[in-house]
Amino acid sequence: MLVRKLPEGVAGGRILETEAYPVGDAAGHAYRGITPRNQTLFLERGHAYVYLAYGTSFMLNVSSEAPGVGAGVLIRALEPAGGIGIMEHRRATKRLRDLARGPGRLCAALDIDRSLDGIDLCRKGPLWLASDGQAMGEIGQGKRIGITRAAESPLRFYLRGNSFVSGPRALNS
DNA sequence: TTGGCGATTGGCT
DNA sequence: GCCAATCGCCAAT
Repeated sequence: MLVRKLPEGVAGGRILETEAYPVGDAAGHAYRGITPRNQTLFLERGHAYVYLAYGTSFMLNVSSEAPGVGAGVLIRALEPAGGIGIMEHRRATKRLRDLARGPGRLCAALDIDRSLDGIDLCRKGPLWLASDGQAMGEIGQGKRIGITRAAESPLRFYLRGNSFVSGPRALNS
């Protein structure tokens, strides 16, 4: 689960889809070394790396290696579980399926931006990771979406058949 | 200092 | 399905 504390209350959902950007991955932002923009990707595993893509959408990653080693996991979709009214308001839609389906949409729904860059996601705070204790079901694996370099690597993971997973329907079976 | 280009989205055809 | 919006990053000048 990804959980967000906002002035209006708590909102969040189950993480259904991720992409890995491991060490040495040409598509990863850490590939060319540490810079002011990507430095939080080099924090101890479990910290947030947030950046703005295409000038329009924020993306949330979880750092995934030891301190000084740059790598992370992109959170691509949530199944809304709580604070749905809050997310509807921030996304300006009432379509449950569209609230947090996609990396930019889930950041908009939970008001995630660069102010959260670098926070520890393993501690309760403005944004953190939790578990609802439920089993996840069958995990599918395939190519990552929307990249050009290292595009063939099967580093996208998703809950099979779930309608809140992003991308074409053919990619969630 | 500048130009090209993204780990996307939403609106329109 | 196509495409513009929008801006920070970074490589090259």
